[in-house]
Amino acid sequence: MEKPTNQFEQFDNHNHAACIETALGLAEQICRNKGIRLTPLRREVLRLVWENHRPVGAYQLLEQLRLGSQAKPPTIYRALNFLQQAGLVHRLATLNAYIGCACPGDAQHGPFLICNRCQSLVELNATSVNTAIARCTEAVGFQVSSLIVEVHGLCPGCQER
Amino acid sequence: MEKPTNQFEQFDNHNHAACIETALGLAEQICRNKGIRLTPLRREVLRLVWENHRPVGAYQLLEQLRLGSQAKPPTIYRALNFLQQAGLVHRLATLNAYIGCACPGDAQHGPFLICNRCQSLVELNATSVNTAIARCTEAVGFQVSSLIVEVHGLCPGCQER
DNA sequence: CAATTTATTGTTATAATATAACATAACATT
DNA sequence: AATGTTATGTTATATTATAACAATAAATTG
Repeated sequence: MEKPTNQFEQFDNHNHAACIETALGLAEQICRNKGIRLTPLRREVLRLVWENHRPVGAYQLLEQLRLGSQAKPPTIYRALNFLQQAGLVHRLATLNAYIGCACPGDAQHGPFLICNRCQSLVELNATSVNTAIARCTEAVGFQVSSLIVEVHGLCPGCQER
Repeated sequence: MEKPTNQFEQFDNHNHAACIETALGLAEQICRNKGIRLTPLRREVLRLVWENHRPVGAYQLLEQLRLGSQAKPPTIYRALNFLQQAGLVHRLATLNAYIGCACPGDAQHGPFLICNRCQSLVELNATSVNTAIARCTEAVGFQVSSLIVEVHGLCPGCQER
């Protein structure tokens, strides 16, 4: 089997079912370690986030969840907030949308590359960017508590067309 | 007169009235050069943005504007969109708020450092960060169209308390 | 200059995103 | 079972933003 040349291709031809299961399994583990509860509802929301596998809005998730329930907005927002705090999903400020975290547990979370055409997203793990930012902020004496880097543009596949 | 040790101090003891006038004058110039119209309404919105001199929401601006008119939301959003496209204000995705651009005309717009305590904001002009991001995106073949970097934390003044 | 087109602003209504506040239920520990 | 805690359900509403169309002002052309 050939190696994918980049993350975007990886995204296109991955085994989706397995990828969801992996993410959920890892989430169980992480929650167990942290002593926090991945309840059925939270787990289901996380599953939906991964099933979409691209940035997805809270109300979209709500509809998907609703197929089997009568959940209302606070339900989904609470679940998403929990998952965010647990480091299992990210909120994308430029999209008002959510995405499963590609590397939960990691200290650093790299730039998000968001394709404006196909809505695919890749989470890079680029220490260099965070380092560059750290240098600037230190220079002016600013104490960082959180950091978001969102890059919009065209993924390799969408540039061709 | 002593040199300020960093941008945040600069922010604290600047001549506010003069700073607003400078920004407006520069805006006039830029619009003239670009052949776009800085109408009285747009100019007034820009003036309010600078008067606040920290990230300010669209509805806050609307209220401030309303003191002399009956403006409704589209009015303010249209003005803000125009000012954004003209490169005169930035929208902060993490705050749903707007701030006057510190260096209109520049090609690059650096990281925004947002103090969670006093809501002050500094726009750095850090080529290094943009360079680091460019390197990462090139590596995966992603074509950048826009870029946002928002850093939250504590400014030097607020760390002391 | 009047006529016409284009750009801007006004107005009404509503969409999209998110949270406050309180009620109920589940769970965990005694 | 009694108690405290965490999680979920429910109602209402806040906040942010835009669509669609009407009226006005400014620029352009004949």
